[in-house]
Amino acid sequence: MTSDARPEQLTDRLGYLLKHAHLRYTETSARALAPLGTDGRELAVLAVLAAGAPLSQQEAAGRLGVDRTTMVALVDALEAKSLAERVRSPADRRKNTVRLTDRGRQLLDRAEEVRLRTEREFLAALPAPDAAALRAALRVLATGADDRDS
Amino acid sequence: MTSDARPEQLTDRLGYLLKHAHLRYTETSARALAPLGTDGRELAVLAVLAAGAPLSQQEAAGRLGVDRTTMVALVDALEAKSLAERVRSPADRRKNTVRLTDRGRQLLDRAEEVRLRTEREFLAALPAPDAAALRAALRVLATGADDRDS
DNA sequence: TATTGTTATACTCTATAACTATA
DNA sequence: TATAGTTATAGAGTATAACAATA
Repeated sequence: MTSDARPEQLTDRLGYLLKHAHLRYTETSARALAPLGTDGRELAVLAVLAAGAPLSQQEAAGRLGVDRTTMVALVDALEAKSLAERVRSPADRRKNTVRLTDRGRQLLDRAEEVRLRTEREFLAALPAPDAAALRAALRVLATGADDRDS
Repeated sequence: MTSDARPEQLTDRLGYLLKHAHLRYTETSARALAPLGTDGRELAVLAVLAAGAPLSQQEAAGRLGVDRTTMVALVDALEAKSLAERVRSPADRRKNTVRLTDRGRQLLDRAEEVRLRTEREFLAALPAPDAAALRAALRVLATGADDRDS
C-alpha cells in the first residue's frame, strides 16, 4: 500500500482527507455493529433518546441536528424493531414522547461497548497522543468552537 | 457558542466529529468557490484531468475513486461549462480522452488558489502545529496507510 | 393562528444492470 | 467475448410544502 497511483494533489486536499477518513470510519463502524442489527446512526438516535428526560420527536430531532420529517423515519425504524415506542404526550397531545423499550436499552448498552472498541481500534493506527490531539482538533473544527473546556 | 444543548455523548463520537468537520469544511469551501462557479468536487476533477498525460474517462474515474457512470455526469457538467471536452481516442475509439480547455485550465489555477486559502483559513482555528498534526493523522486514517513518507 | 407529527414529493449523490459501439 | 461509454433505474439521505390534529 506504499505506492498510490493518485496524485498527491488529490489525497492532500483537506476535503478529500475528511471525506475519506469519515467514509472509512463509517464502514468500519457499520461492520462492527452489523451483528447487532444496527449502525452508528441508529445508535446515536438511541443514545439521544436514552439521555435525560423523555424527548418529543422534535426535541430529539433538534438534538440530532436533523429535520423533524427525517425524525419520523428514524422513529419508524426503531418502532419496527421494537427498540422504541411512541407515546402520545398527555400534557400536549400533539407531541409524541419517544421512549426506549427494554430491548432498546439493552441494544444501546451492547452497541455502545462495540462503538467504543471500534473507535479505539480505528485510532490504533495512530500513537495515543496523536489520537487524542486529533479528537481535540476535530472537536474545534466540527463545532466551530474555539473553547477547549469540557 | 459556548453552551451546546447536545449531550457530549453525541458530539464526542468519532463518527459525529468526522462527519461534521467534513460538513463544515464542505460548506466553507462551497462558499469560497461559488463566485468562481465551481465547487471542491469539480475542482478535484479538473485537477486530476490536468495532472500528467491526458486520461480516458475511466482512468479519471479510477483516480477519483468514483464509478465510471458517475464520471459521465461529471464530464457532462464540465463540457456544459466549456471547461473540458471529450476527444475520441484515435488509438482506441471506445475511449474518450478528456482534455481541459483553456478556460478549464484558467479556472483550475484561480480555484486552486482559493482552495489553498480556504484550507488555511479553515485550519486557522487551530495552532499551526496542531493543524499539521491533524493533516498527518487524517492522511493515515483516510488511506489506511501506516507509512509516513511522501 | 401556531405547532407537532405526517405524507408526498423532490433533489443530491451514488451505484447496478443493461445497451451500443468498438475491440 | 470483453471493454468504454452511456442510459435507465434505484436506493440512501435529506429537505421543502402541504395537510390533519391539537393548542
